Amino acid sequence: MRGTRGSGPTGPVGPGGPGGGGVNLLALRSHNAALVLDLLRAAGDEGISRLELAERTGLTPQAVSKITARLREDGLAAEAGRRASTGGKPRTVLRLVPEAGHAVGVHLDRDEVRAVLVDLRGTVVGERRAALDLGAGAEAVLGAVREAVAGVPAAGPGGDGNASRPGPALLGVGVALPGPLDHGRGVLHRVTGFPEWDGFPLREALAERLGVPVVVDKDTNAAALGLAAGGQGGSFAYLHLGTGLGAGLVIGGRVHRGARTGAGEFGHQVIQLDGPPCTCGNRGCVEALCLGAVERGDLREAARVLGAGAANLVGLLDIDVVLLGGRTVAAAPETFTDGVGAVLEAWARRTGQDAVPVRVAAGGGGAVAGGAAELVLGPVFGRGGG
Amino acid sequence: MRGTRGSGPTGPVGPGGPGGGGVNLLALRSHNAALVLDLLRAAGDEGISRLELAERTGLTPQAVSKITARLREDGLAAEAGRRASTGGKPRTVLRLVPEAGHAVGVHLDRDEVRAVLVDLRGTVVGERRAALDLGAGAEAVLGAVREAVAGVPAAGPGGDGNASRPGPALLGVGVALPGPLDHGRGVLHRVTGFPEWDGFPLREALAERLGVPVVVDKDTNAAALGLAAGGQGGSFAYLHLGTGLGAGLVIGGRVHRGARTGAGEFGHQVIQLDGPPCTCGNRGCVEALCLGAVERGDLREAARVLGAGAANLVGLLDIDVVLLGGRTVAAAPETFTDGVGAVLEAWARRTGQDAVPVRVAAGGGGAVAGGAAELVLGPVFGRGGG
DNA sequence: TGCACTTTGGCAACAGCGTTGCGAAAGTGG
DNA sequence: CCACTTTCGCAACGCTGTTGCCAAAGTGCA
Repeated sequence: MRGTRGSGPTGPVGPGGPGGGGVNLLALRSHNAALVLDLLRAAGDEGISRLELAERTGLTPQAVSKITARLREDGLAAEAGRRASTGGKPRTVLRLVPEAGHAVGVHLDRDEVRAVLVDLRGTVVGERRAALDLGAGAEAVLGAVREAVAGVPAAGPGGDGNASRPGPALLGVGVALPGPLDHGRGVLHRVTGFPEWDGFPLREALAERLGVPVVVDKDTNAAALGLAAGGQGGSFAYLHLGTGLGAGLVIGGRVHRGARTGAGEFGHQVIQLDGPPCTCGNRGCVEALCLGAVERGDLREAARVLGAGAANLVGLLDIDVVLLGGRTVAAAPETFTDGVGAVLEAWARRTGQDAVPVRVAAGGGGAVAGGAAELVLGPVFGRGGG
Repeated sequence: MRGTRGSGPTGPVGPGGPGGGGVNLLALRSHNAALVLDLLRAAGDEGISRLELAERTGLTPQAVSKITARLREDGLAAEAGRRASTGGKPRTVLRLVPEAGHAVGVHLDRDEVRAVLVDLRGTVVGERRAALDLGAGAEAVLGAVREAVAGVPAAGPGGDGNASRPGPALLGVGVALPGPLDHGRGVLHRVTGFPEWDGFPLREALAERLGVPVVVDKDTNAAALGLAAGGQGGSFAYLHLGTGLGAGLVIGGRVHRGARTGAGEFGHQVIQLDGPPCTCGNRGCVEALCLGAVERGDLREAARVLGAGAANLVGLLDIDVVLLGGRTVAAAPETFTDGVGAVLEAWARRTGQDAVPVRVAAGGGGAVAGGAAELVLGPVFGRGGG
């Protein structure tokens, strides 16, 4: 690596920073480099040529050449063959070097901890799962996380699954868990059902024990970020229906966390004034109605209720697509996509527009852990703030 | 003005553009210049010093000096006295030159057209109102708009209110009107109650007749943009309760319009499943419930219903403040702020956070027209895209 | 009144950014 | 074998914000 890159002082960079808004040359350089890296990652195994990068970024080919030369010097990019000629010199294909960096994503759930080791491209190269009681106290949980992170098997050359940690630096650890928290400061608010975690500085505690940068976020935000990094472009909402009902919002490729990083409270949206009581103390929340229907075994009604909430969200934010996930959805995916889709189609018919599509989110049970790793990888590819 | 500035080719600049994301030096310069201009405008009569600009932008004082020198050369900024010394050379105060540019904002309502002429700072320097029938056909309406724009009295040196148009260039005309439309292409969808406007290319038609750039947007978005430009920082929602119920969303200082620029459909959010029918064809919309209560004279219930919708929005987006406006709110402001505030406070108590404040939006009846002008002024101050 | 000190802000030199002009490299097609 | 097309790097360039230095313009103390 070159000296000027890496963990150097980034200074007052990017919007939302302390100063806010001012862009200097250092910020410009890292912004464009991150943009190119992001396109390289999106290109995957197929790779992408310099001229194509220039078209997509709006930069001149020569600028792209300089940027990619730096990335190659740093070991983050490499040439990978060439395309067929179209009448002249064939384009050289560039690709990301996934092994140049790694991150660990931890999904801290109520009864399980799941850690994955991913490379720069986001591919899972190692996984470890262990049972956990989130109510067993801070020390026990922190120890379990440390054990999970330290014990993630790294895919060695032989692929035996138990090789040593790969050489390149571990960029950091991303942790996702249920319930509201302060993403900026890394402090938990109230993990639903576990009031003893209220106010616990999880990021600080973990960073100290692990010795690497730590980022924490809500599970739904992590999953949404993982989907965005996995190629889901534009703006979308990820609705997670499991033991609770929450949402992760991605607007213009960035996770929307809101002023106090508490955005995405989808489940306690009221869709039936003075309706049945909810665990939150209010009445008529989507979560109460939807989970109530699930308990009664009426999945069609659950899907209709979920669709009503989704339609409210779509109308308010005008997003591109709605993605569904979580155990309850996984148990009957078509019932939910059809039911939610029907409500959105009815809404679209009334306004005369095309209906917003509804799909089951890719990734399945590992989506949150993979997305948690993306909390660390995101800034590398210019997906830092929200 | 210098040759390099002005209407030169901006190239592939800014996010959301054709190429997307890539930042070259020209884009960097205009970004930083716009940032400084925005701070100058926010400083108002009081002005702001170079060092303060440097602190706020994160740029070095020397960079700010160069930028402000260019702005002064272009006539957009000027020195305006100096502050008290704090032990050394006193800071020179800079301020925006409001007369360096003007814009016209047009509020096209169902029964009235209202045009205002504003200076760079957004101060209204001329106004004209006329009765209008939005259903009288395209030719009649376009003619009325042209007449209103041409006839806005410009505040001359004597302030007689009937002087000629000021010398500096008219930057453009912003038009705000009710109902959904395509902000990007400037095409109307369906102005509520006037189906004959469906698909009408308003921006193109007006730009041709007026000979200046034209921007069109929903009335709620214009009002929200005006509030943001008027100093309301951060993220907020402007809820407009008049003949209908709509919202303008500002997230991080920028108007959020969504993928198809249709965001802000607040009124047809369902808060009572299978409730009373709404004009949109659905059941249980906030608009139907809220306006129904208003018709019955039950303003407290109207405020409670509006509060339920606002709480859903706040939970989903985690905004800083809720601002209320529109004729119905103006008739009983405290009833609505108290009623909505009570619902938000109850919500905050349950989650253990501070309640999001509710206020009546500043500007009153002229907010939309002033905000429409801001559609044109916005890009000058770096508030272009959404 | 004079001097030391603090703070502001411009001038000049500088490193680094993307841009432009040009030519070498590496193919295709006749 | 040659003309042609296309890709891509080198060198020079203009412009950006940055750094080092110094004049300007105040305050405070002797």
